[in-house]
Amino acid sequence: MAVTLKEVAELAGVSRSAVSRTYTEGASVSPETRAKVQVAAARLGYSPNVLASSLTTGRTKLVGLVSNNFHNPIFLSVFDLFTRGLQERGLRPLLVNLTDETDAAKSLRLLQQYSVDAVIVASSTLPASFAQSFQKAGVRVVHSFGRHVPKPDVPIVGIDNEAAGRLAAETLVARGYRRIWMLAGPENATSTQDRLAGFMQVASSHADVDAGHSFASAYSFDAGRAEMSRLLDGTPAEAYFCGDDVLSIGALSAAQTKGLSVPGDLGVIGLNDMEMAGWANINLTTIRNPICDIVGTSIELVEKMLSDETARPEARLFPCELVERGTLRPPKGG
Amino acid sequence: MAVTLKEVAELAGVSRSAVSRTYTEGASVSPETRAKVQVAAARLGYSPNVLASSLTTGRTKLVGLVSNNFHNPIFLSVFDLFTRGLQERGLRPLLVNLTDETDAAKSLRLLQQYSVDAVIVASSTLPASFAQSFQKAGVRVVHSFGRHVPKPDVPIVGIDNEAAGRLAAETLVARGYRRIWMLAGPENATSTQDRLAGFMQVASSHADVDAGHSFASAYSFDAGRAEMSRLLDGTPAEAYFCGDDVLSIGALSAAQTKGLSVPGDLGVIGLNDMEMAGWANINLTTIRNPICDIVGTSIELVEKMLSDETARPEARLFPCELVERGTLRPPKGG
DNA sequence: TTGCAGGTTGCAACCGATTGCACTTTGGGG
DNA sequence: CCCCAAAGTGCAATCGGTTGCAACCTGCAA
Repeated sequence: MAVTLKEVAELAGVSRSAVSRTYTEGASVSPETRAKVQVAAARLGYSPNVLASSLTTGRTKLVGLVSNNFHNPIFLSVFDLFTRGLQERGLRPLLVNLTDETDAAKSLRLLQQYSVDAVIVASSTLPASFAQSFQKAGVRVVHSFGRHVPKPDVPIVGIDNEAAGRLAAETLVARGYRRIWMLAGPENATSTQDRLAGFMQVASSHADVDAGHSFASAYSFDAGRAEMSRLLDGTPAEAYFCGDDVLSIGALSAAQTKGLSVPGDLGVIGLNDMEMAGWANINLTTIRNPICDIVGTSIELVEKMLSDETARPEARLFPCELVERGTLRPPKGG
Repeated sequence: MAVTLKEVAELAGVSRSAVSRTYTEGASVSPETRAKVQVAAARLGYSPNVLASSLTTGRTKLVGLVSNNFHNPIFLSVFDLFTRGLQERGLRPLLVNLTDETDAAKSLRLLQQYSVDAVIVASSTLPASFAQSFQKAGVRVVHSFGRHVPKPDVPIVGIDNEAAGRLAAETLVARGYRRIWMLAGPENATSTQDRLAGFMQVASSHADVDAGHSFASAYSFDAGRAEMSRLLDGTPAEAYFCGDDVLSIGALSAAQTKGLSVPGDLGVIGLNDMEMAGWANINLTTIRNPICDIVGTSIELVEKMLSDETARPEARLFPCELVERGTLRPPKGG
């Protein structure tokens, strides 16, 4: 069905090599030959088959994009940025949906069958071992939104989740909240563990601060709402740091249902600053996750691995910052 | 780097054909040979290269997934369902992000380079000509969420947008609203045009109903909020049908900012029933778009085209139903 | 014993491209 | 005018598989 090299060569009256060379950068073709080929190709509507060429070049320009988080609105931006960024560089995202599939070996085999040039694991909940198993199999991989470690086996790009947890606690303390609580994400997610550790570290450094925590079953609205409802039935804290924005919105909803006003009766701070957090009827005070930088850098690292086989894995971290909106009372002095 | 057929053949002491046949359904291999091959393959960690085999079989099991709507939360479900549905059937989604790229020819070339088995165009805003240009180039295509026409050139699966518009108008009228308005999506989107036509058709069939409409610049929160703000500055209608849920939420936000209560001061009805519409602090009355059916059927149609080359393009429509929540006053009798 | 059908196997060509190598052409310098 | 380097070109092998074909084996009926 599709037009092949051979047909173009015949129409142009040149060898197949000539046609091939017309389309490969830096190959030796005279301007006349090239012109003849281009005319013929245009007439026939030819474009080279990347997959066939991958056999000899070893490059498919396919990048596996693996994620397990298709229900978190933050992933709208993540996918948008990844797909656009990759296609701007001539790379094609091959999507792998990991929902309820935690076995790396299976995804690995899958992606190997398509000989992807590299894999991007986009998840803040998967353990480091997941991306590592790709690495071990000789597949180039970068872990976006992964856990920060000083000398990683696999390139990591993301935020320092502990620092984010500290920032949350510091912010709450600075606003004068003394009984604070972290409504954390799922217990086994690395991001949860690190954010919690940072939060608790700061909290425990203040003698007059009383801190606690609990886990939601997922990074989801329903889980946030359920856990917050439960908490509000006991003795509520003055302010809550929620594991991410979508949990925060669930928590806000629970508070609203109980007739509590935010930030009047209690404070809420989220993490991510997804688009919805800024919507006027949500207006969530949160900590910004620099998605755009993370995605851009992830793609840069992929390109680097593709051009330089000897590149050592590195961790690239981006700072988080507070985004002031309407769910926390203003600073004491202010 | 990867293990090849040849190596497995050598280790197993059989020919390359034997290995190949072990992995192709219905090929003639004796149980003993097969066993030898499988042992060798397991030892080496071999799995066949889909791309190489595609050269002779003409099947890549790659499906282009083309969309232009990465910012609408409804696409979280859409992507989740598509990716899972496809991979359950052994197909791989190759994502194409169309944002600010309306030229079909470019995407077409791109997908041809990867010899995708089929393309799914998932968009309610693209004109029919977009998917048609794939069809014309000999690429199997289905248009999900596309405009309904009785005898389509390209397989279409979606909802009857006119019927949805009618349902919205009928619902508003039944609730006793007499001055009604459609806050529609972008004017050039086919879904906008059809929903509007249905809405107006019903409205104009009621002598005592006064209906009007205006367009938002996009299916987005900001566009909805901006347009609703503008409308509320004039003489507001009693109830609004918004082109989709995300517009509705923008509209609700504008109403809230103006100090208007919903459904006390005005009614709002959306379309899609995306996950967020059910969140307790949004609680939007809306018309359900049966995403799950649409995606499932789209994939079915793709499979059908792959197995039966002679299949005629058909339109598969799903009915929409009202989802009663809290942004419309109850029916008069009730 | 022979003949033959049916199942198994390997050879070799092929899918659509790339690329090392050898050959031809060209042009410039001596 | 001759020689040689550089540029352009085509042949043929190759990438990792698949598959038509022919050869082979087995077992069973005649």
